[in-house]
Amino acid sequence: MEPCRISKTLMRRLPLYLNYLKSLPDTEHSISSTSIANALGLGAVQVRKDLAKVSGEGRCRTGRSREQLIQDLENSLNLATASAIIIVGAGRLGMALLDYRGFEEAGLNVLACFDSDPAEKQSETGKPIYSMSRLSSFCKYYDVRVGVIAVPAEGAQSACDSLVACGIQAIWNFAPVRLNAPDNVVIQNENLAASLTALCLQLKENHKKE
Amino acid sequence: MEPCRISKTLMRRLPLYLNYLKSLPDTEHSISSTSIANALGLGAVQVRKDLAKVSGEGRCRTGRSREQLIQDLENSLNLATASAIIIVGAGRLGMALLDYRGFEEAGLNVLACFDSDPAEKQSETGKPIYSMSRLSSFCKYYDVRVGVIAVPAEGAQSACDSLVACGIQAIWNFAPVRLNAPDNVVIQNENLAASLTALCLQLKENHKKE
DNA sequence: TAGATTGTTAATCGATTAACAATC
DNA sequence: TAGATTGTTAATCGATTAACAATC
Repeated sequence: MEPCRISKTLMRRLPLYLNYLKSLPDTEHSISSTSIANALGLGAVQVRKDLAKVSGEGRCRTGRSREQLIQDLENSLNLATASAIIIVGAGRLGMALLDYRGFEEAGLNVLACFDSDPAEKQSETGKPIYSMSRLSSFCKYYDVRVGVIAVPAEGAQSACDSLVACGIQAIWNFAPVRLNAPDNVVIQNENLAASLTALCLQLKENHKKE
Repeated sequence: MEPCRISKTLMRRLPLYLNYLKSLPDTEHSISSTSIANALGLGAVQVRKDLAKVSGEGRCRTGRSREQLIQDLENSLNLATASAIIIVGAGRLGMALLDYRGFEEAGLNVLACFDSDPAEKQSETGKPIYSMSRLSSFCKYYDVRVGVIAVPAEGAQSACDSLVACGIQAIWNFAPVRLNAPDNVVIQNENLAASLTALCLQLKENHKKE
């Protein structure tokens, strides 16, 4: 197996391609990079390069087979989506993520939520909300590899430590702090306030231009 | 006023700097780029360059004044955070964003939520939830410039159209679809499912390496 | 002074885009 | 054939990192 390095930016685009292709009517059998690019607002060359990385060759005049493409994309993402995922923190954000339907649709396996005070919380989709004390045994039983941190900043490092101790290898961190974790743990920070601030700033810069 | 272009990536880092500096005890008066870099897990040179863009000169042996830096950062972000912000979609995600405390802390002004069916929804922080029919007058009255789309994919384009019609100039889109909007409207897509899938994929690639 | 820090200039890296030849 | 599409090679762009001289 060659290195075939999939860049981080490409990792973020692959789900978009899959999602778009799946959304097309079943009557569409072949599809060109150009049309995908237009639909997703990307460059046609970029799409061609991306798809070439994860799929076989396309045909010159007719483009690619939509079915084949979906299969290849799912194959690339398959092992990714197979991982069991849990959430720490049953506040509004944690609960919203627990019940977010988009994850299921993308084939992501969000199993449960954990909180230091799980009392009286209810999941709309019927997923369980457990006390933190059950985290370790749950993770071992379901072989959970991916954890989401949706607790306030103060509790984030402690949540991270617990996750790492349970063998979690990837963390999606919504708390606005930098987490300390071993190098082999992948951490992706999602700072909502920073994202929104950046958007407002872009708007401001936009105005200057005009 | 020179161009002084603030890059998109820098826009995302500025709030992190501000957040970190504010979190330090008031007894810390001067601070070096190196220590900021370590705390945030960035390169020291990058921090120096970033801060030089938004602040005056630092002093050679002692570093920068924390107070001055905070002021300069707030100044850079000020007009950004001044914009009034509203949310469309009062589902779990929309409500979580409406009540998210991190926005207030960052000085972001999230005013209200709008939904086609606002009945029986309750904000924890007491923010109002209105019917979509009131969107236009509200936006005009409060001079709202920034909107967040937290509705399912099916309703996203229609929500976008409404926002654009109300004069919104920047949209943070949580729906997994590409929005059509005039060129002068800034759109930032936040595809939660794609982000989580990408994280799982990174984990998988990580494993291959070892 | 020596050392920590600064800002700047040049080098590197990674990703995107442009140009083009190949093919059904 | 002509035209739409492909994949690849080279050019460009943007951002990060390295190297270094300057200063308190």
